[in-house]
Amino acid sequence: MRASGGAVPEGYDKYAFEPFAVTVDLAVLTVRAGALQVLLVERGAEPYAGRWALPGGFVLPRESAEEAARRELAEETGLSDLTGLHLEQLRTYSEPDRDPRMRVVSVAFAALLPDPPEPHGGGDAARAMWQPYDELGPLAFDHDRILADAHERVGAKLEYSCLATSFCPPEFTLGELQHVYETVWGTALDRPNFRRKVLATPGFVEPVPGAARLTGGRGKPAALYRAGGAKALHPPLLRPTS
Amino acid sequence: MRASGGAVPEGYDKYAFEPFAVTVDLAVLTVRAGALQVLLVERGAEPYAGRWALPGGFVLPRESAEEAARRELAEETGLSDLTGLHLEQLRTYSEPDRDPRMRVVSVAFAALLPDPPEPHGGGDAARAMWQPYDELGPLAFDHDRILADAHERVGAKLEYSCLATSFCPPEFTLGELQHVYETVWGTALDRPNFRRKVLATPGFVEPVPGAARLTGGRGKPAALYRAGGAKALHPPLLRPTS
DNA sequence: TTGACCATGGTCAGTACGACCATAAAGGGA
DNA sequence: TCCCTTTATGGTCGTACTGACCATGGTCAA
Repeated sequence: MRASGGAVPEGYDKYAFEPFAVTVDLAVLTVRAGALQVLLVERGAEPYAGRWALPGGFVLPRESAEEAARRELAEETGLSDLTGLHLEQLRTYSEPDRDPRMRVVSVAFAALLPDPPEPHGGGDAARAMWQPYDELGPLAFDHDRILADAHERVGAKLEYSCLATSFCPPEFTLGELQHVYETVWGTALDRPNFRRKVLATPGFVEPVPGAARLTGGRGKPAALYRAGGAKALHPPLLRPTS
Repeated sequence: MRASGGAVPEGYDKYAFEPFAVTVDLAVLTVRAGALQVLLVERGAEPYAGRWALPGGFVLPRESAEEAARRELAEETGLSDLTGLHLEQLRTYSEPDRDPRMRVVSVAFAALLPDPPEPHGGGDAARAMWQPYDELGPLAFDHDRILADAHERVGAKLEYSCLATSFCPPEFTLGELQHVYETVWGTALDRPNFRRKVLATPGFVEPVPGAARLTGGRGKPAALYRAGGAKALHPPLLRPTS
């Protein structure tokens, strides 16, 4: 039988309208307090009551998975302006027993937020909060795997795309940008070499005219940059091979 | 509400069991007769009757999307030995109106076959056949976009993975391997340079002991190689930037 | 025998990258 | 006030990699 068309052949009718629930799961990442952090919600009901889980929810009949993800993220974080936010579809998890109650097919997304607010914790979630990626206990369902896939995908995309600027506020220093790479990859980078690579890539970043950051920071004030127009990095900025 | 858990909140019950059909769509690619070819089926019923479409079908209640894709591919091609076949999950297409009859959420996969057989064309498909990627008319549903995404993904993965060997028979020459790259990317590559890169990458290919291809081919017989143990290419084999 | 054709080996200059060193500009503490 | 630490920025230098070539070797067909 064909995926999205054709008459339903003999023997398939009883399956075609099997109640598959379709949901979205969100791996919302940010770089805060020098660490990679994840937005998690505490489950209030069985199964996995009291465990932490990725935020998410059902896809409504008249919206796409992307729209559902954006709606759930807005409800969870309380952010109203999610335009321009990077939402990356990871993959779809469809193992029959991933939810013990019923058949749930979940489309997973990764979202990157700069300088995020404290989450509301509303809805049916007992609590919602940011937690450091490296200090997580086991999550509910298969969310450990989803989160690991999100981390791997984001780490890989940093190499050949301008994604890192999505972790930064609209104006940022090269030190902050480097910090994003170091935090996601878990490695230290040479500052002058990083600088040379970034500035040599056309369209990655562009300087803010006549501005320099002064307050607060120790050391020499750094120049401010904005995200450039480029989407891909040529050549890529590869992770250390070690 | 949570994606895969928690009680269904007020107002959501009527949506949770909305009959979302979940299907798989397959972009099956091969390199044949010097061109990139795609496995397509002709639709026999409305909508899009008579148009070509990607093979695929419903996910059954007790199987994952990956298992459904493998099953559909076996049914379509008649191949019994699909172990070791590379099946790459592309993404999920969930726009509400992508199928005019009902709400269908489709998980798309890309599959790579070396030297494939003629397809059966059985099932409910009127016909099934290989067609050159560059000479396709508009496909049914959103399959044009799925196929374009598959092409882009495969092209990108050739750069930093050993995926190209999946297009080749178990033993192949470096000329055949280069032909895969040239066909998928649509560019010509310098033969000595390609050779140098591939042989310098540990684990990409390994020579078949004491064998050389003689028959049939014009010119000097080429050495035979097998796929090596590596999965990723370090450093990557980048497309020409032009 | 000759030439077309393909596989294979090698050269060479430009470039990119990693590992450094050096300088500039700010704040903090003695 | 004078260091000293901290961070940003600029530069060097040798190695490795890449792209553009040229050259040779082996096989088949005309």
